[in-house]
Amino acid sequence: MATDGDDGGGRTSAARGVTSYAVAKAANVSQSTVSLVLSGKAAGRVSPATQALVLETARRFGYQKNELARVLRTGASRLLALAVPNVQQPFFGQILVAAELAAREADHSVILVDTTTDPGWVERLLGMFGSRLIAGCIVYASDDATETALADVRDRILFVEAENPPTSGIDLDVAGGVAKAVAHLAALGHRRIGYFAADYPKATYRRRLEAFGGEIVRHGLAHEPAWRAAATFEIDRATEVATTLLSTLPFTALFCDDDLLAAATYRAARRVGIDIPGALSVVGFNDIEMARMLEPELTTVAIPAEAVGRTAVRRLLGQLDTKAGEAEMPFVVELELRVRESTASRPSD
Amino acid sequence: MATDGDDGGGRTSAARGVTSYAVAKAANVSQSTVSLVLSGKAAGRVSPATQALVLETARRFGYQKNELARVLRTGASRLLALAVPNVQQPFFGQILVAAELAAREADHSVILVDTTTDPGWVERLLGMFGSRLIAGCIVYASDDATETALADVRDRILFVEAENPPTSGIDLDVAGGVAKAVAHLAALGHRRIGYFAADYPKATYRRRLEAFGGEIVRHGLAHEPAWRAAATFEIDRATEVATTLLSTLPFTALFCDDDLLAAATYRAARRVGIDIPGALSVVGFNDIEMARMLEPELTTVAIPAEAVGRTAVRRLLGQLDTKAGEAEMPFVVELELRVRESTASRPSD
DNA sequence: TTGTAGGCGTTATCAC
DNA sequence: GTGATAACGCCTACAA
Repeated sequence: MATDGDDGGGRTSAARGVTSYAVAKAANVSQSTVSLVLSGKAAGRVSPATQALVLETARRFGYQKNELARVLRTGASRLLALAVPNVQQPFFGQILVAAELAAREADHSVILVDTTTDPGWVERLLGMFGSRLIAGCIVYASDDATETALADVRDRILFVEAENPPTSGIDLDVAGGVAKAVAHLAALGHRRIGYFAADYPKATYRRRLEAFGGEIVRHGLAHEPAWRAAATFEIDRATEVATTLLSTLPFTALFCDDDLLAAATYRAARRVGIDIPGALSVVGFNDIEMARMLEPELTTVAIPAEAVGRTAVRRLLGQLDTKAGEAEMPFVVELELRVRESTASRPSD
Repeated sequence: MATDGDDGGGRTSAARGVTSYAVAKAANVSQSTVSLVLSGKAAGRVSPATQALVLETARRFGYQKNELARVLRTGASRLLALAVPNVQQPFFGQILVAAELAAREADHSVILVDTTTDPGWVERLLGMFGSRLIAGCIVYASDDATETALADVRDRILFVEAENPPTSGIDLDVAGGVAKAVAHLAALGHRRIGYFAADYPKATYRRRLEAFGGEIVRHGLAHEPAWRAAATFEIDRATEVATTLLSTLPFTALFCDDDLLAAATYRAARRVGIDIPGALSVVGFNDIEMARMLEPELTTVAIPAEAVGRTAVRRLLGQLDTKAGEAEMPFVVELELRVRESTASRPSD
């Protein structure tokens, strides 16, 4: 239908201050009747005729419930916060999108909180809870300190990849993912494997390294601290670090904590003249879109970001309208190894 | 600590329902005094001693203003919506982060609206405005239809890259960016240039193509419709399209509407055995992080996403507390050409 | 079946 | 200087 040519009779200017009271007056009923009807609680309480009248009048006026007033009265906000380390990382972008979509399906909206760039984010979150502005929050990759700081509101928070294996919430089977990657390399004949770590103090990275160590032993492979380096995701710096790491090349395969690090490894390999996967196999983590744009396409451990984001919202919503106390089992997401072109048989020495 | 048994002395459980009234009672003053003090409007109205007392008591109680009530009363929300086509695209991720940061600095929060995946986003937005839930909104890359649909609230919206050159808001000097790219290619000796278009009906892409056509003429270069193809950003499909486009290679340089398309071009070039930049120079658009991870690093037109996001929020905020009517001049953001390794001199034919 | 009244927690306007 | 008191717009007993 046309835009809306709100000239003639009943105005239709949706925007400003059409209150339920105004609708009531126009329909010649009481405000509470309007409320009843528009909240769908008029079943058998308001006559069909009146209901129709109210509905029609509301429509004509372009009536919009004032969400603020509703929440103030009921305490049931339809806003969710999503606290993630860094939305700029493509991976979290995916999470965000999926979360937003799931939230929307449940008629909620998402407020973004960036935990990396905002030192006071915990305060802000607490404030939002205190105001009843938000109903709940998803916190991604929290550490111990924030978890205790958020203790008061923990039943309205869903933790994903928390520092401690969460009692509820969502956790990733990081160990399983790493195991698949190492098994893949072992099957290709690699015996000496290096490790390019993400230089962030997050539990998930610690777990990856631990799992890696375990798998190395399990498969009877070799790994030494000297075959290890760490860098943040800043591309130039990461490339430098990788260059150093690759300069002597005592290993034939490299496990990277993140696809971005793998990308830096590619750059370094080009500089140093190392062929991937001819002389060096590379495995990444996350499977961001870029993984397939690298040459050769990157073999990587995929976190199903979309599923994580969606599940997180659904479970949070469930947890919110459950009577607190009955902690749900944590949901463990399986990781998948996507084998592409960056891994090949061990070069004959 | 226990759940919260707010009985005896002053508890500190921040989370739940510490009202200004409770603080007032504890401090032995009236609720309005508390409000005055905590709103910073106590200058010369409340004695310093009382002020200190109130402040201290509030702190002890972990008092948090109820944002909902405040907004309901004042009508001044501190929530902003950000409506962008696709947060999953790295470019918009950058915008989002910058916007969130700028908003936070002004003590606001950002709600995300994805205009691509949510067909009803305009309704939702209107609803948020009607509820007074949000104070304003940034709309990225809107089209005519949505602009008229949002007419009622347009003074609370800041448009970025709108369909029509906006009367206020933010616009990009797309033509300037394209001009730089074409000039660069011309200077390298290229005379025949192809075009890989983004297959989305957005004004910005139309403008890029138009500007491209203009520059081709201006420099006396050659371009033909047959040297043009369009694709969405889905990588496999884009690669196919690029492969076809490159199969005959009647041109020596290719302008891409987006870095992602350039990446697809790289993949296609590899398949077909075309060397970049030896046989083909490639120019991208956006300068997302990936641009530097491609080999060779991509020459591309950079949109200063961070500046755009930040400026958008600042101007929106300015516009919001300005008396409507005095339309500000649109802010034009200059684009920059980042010359890297994907462009080289025209191959001798 | 419908209407009245009270309150959610603030801010703002007045009296005192 | 400080404190009642009235909105803001809605929901919900309870009364009619």
